[in-house]
Amino acid sequence: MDSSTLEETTPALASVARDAIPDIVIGRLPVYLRTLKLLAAEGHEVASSQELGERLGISSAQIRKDLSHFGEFGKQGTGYNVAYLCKQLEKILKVDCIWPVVLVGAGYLGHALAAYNGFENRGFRIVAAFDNDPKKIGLRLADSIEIEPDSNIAANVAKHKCQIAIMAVPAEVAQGVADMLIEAGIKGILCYAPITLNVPKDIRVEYIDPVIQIQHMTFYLDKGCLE
Amino acid sequence: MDSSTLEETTPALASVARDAIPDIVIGRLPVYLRTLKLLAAEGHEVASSQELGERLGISSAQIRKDLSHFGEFGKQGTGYNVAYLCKQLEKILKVDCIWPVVLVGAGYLGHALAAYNGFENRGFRIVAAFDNDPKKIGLRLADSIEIEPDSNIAANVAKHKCQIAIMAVPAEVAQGVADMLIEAGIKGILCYAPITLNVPKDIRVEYIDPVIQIQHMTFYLDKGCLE
DNA sequence: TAGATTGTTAATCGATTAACAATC
DNA sequence: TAGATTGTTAATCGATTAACAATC
Repeated sequence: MDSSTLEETTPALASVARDAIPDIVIGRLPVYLRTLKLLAAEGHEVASSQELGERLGISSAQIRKDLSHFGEFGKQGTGYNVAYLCKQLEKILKVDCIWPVVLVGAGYLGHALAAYNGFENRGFRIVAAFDNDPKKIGLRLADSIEIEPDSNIAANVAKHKCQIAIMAVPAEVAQGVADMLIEAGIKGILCYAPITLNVPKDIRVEYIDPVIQIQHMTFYLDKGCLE
Repeated sequence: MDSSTLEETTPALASVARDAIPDIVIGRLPVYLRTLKLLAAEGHEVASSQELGERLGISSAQIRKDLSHFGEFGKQGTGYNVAYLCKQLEKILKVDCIWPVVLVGAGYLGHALAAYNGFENRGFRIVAAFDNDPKKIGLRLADSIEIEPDSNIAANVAKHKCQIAIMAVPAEVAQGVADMLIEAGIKGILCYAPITLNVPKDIRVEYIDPVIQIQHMTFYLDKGCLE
């Protein structure tokens, strides 16, 4: 096959392999969704990209551009129907349903997560909790979820068909726990341990380390310390 | 003054107004620091940009470029002295000391934060805690920090010369609390409430909302829901 | 209709990467 | 010295923004 033949066939192929949507765009969608739900709760029926942008501190052009990757959701002269756009974003993010999530680590943080009532109405439910401390086994988190031993992880992940795990464990054991979770079939991990996990590239990991974020701020502050 | 005169004087002025360092670079420094400390704890005395990059899943070129904004910290053929680079990054981020931090919200999450022992060795100490629930006033978080009423915020922030606050309060009251904190002199806020705060532009805000991060993952997962 | 706002294009802006001379 | 790795340059890549025709 010579190059001129290739050039003739390539456009058709290209139109099949749609442009990948930038990950940074995906990362903003949940923020849009959260804000739109708030607007809906406040009684707004429509919102323009400008209004939304002002709430979020980003440009209206960026919002329109981001949304344009997925379709045409607005109406010229009017803006976006808030309820409709919410629905669409939930579909895009696949949170128009409830995902089962397992929690590993039943310390103070695990407790706080189990007691948090903000998961369910945004697409998630903690269905099982694990800890490696024998003294905690059998106790319940937030009066509901029973704490099971780490050795039960694989069976539970399979039983609930869980793809998502939250890790609220100390840094020292985090890599080992991640390995177990991945072995058990988990595809996405929200990691509260202050380390970078080593995982296969098909596993998605998000990190929460409050110190990282505070240290990002101190760079800009005037130095003011205790000792 | 004609334009040729201007062109002659401008270069000198430009050399004074140093290029601002991109915020995205600043955001990576705490991650470098965290990893270097871990490497130090593991006994490594030197690390190359390549080793560091592999740990973090980023390119060695990016690490070298990021660091080059602040000086020359490495040695050709060897890499970076881990302890030395830690010290330098701590200085750059101004965490070579302990910042006093106030905590607002003494629920499960506030409790977890107060009990967390990972702040102190990374530059922060919670020195006061507040809640608006009269029943909690006077109780202690993690057997140490006494819970005070929100009305004490201003006096405490002033007393401890606090510039940083952590907000672990419900979304409904978050904006009001933020306003109080800023009024009291707080310059940086770590916000756990699931809303975007409206603040003056000289105030730095970082957000932690686990749902936002899990929703970022579900986009890439195969849909698998409970109901 | 007149005013407002979308979706999209092209230009601008900024960040990442590859490559390599310098040098430990 | 030979090998390794830095700091930096220039090229590439990608993201944001300004602007506007289309149209509600």
